[in-house]
Amino acid sequence: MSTQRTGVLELAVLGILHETPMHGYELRKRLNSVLGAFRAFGYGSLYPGLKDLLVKGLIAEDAADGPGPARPLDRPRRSKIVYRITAEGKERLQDLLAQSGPASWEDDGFGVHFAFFGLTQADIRMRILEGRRSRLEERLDTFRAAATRTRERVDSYTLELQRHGLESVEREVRWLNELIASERQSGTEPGGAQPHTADGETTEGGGATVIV
Amino acid sequence: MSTQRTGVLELAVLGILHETPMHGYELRKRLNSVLGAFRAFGYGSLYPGLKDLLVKGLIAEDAADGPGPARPLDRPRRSKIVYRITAEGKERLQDLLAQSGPASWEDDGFGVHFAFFGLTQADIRMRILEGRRSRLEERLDTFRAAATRTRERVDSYTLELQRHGLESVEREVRWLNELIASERQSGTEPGGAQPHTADGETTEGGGATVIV
DNA sequence: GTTAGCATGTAAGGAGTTACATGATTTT
DNA sequence: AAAATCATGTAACTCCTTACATGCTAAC
Repeated sequence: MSTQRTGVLELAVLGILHETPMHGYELRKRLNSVLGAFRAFGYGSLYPGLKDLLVKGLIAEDAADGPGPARPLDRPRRSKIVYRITAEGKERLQDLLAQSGPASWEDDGFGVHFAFFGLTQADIRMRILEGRRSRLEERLDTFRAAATRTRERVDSYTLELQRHGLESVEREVRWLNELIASERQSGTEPGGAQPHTADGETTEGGGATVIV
Repeated sequence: MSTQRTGVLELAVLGILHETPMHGYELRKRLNSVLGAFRAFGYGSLYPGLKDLLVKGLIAEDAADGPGPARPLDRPRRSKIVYRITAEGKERLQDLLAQSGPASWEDDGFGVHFAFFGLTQADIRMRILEGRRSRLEERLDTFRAAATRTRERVDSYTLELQRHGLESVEREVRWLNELIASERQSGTEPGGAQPHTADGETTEGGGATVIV
């Protein structure tokens, strides 16, 4: 019960730090590059978020001095704090990645979950992809239903917005279809020609098989 | 100074009620149809929002009974509350529509502002379209810059997400380009793609020239 | 006469956002 | 030595979400 709050930031930070430790500033750039067009975070979101994760024990900080020359040991030199994921953090990450509920296919959540599909089990990946697809198809239905109700007069800008929105959603559905097809293939037939998934990544299905 | 908080909901509700009075339930559907793929609101967002607008005096409520048969006058019959925009609300709407700051071209804001372009002055329309375009182009730059930094290893899913994101953004830029071109045309040459907002509603009141 | 959809709300609180503030390091 | 950019934060706040709760009305 209870839809377990997630928060894009938590998953994203844990996912990135799982790859390699990093300091905040770097993390933010990586974050926005990984999430790409879906979302962007500022420092005002990141640092408080990191603090939360620290308090929860999911990440830890190591002091580290920059790439500059060595420094006298007396000055604490607090600049650059490198964060790394803890064992608890890894567990939490696995929990988050094992979820395939609404949070994982709504607009915000989907991007992050997808970005870390490499760490996600194949069956969950499939459920998320299908979940998102039906979410979008729902949206298309509501949308088209509204379009049929012609009594709703709309001005041409609203109409244009709807048209563009519709097209965008349709486009994403096609994308998902390709991804789903490609997932099915690579599930049975290894080395299959996927759209872009390239790289000889092998998906062994079993326990927490993580393809990093 | 000060980036004036806006809130998608306020603008959207005022914009819709400007067309015609409506009750909450209906309003929500219209809202989600107008905003289309960009955003969706639940009742838990709408009703508190309406309450705010009431308190601020931007909208007013009229009791109205449903489409059923006439009722005895004694029972108040509270079901169905029809909201309408007030004079103050119209002013506020004009203020909101006259803004062309970040709020109007960031992801959330842009959709709503665009949806009500029919109520927006031509120069503001142009500034918003151009603002959004350069916002997106900025995003493309950051994006491509990140792609060049090859040291950032990404797994193939992340890569695929970025690729799709990039394509989406490029697609929106093309769309904006078309819109901007079309705006420039219809600015000089009448008879072009004008919003068919119909109804000879003339907006008197504050000097703001409104093309309704 | 009961389900499905219409219609309206509230309480609690989550997940960031904005604006501000400061210092270190590299580049020009 | 100035400017840019790297680097880290905080206080206050906002907008909205989730889950819950209720009653009316039309359709089957």
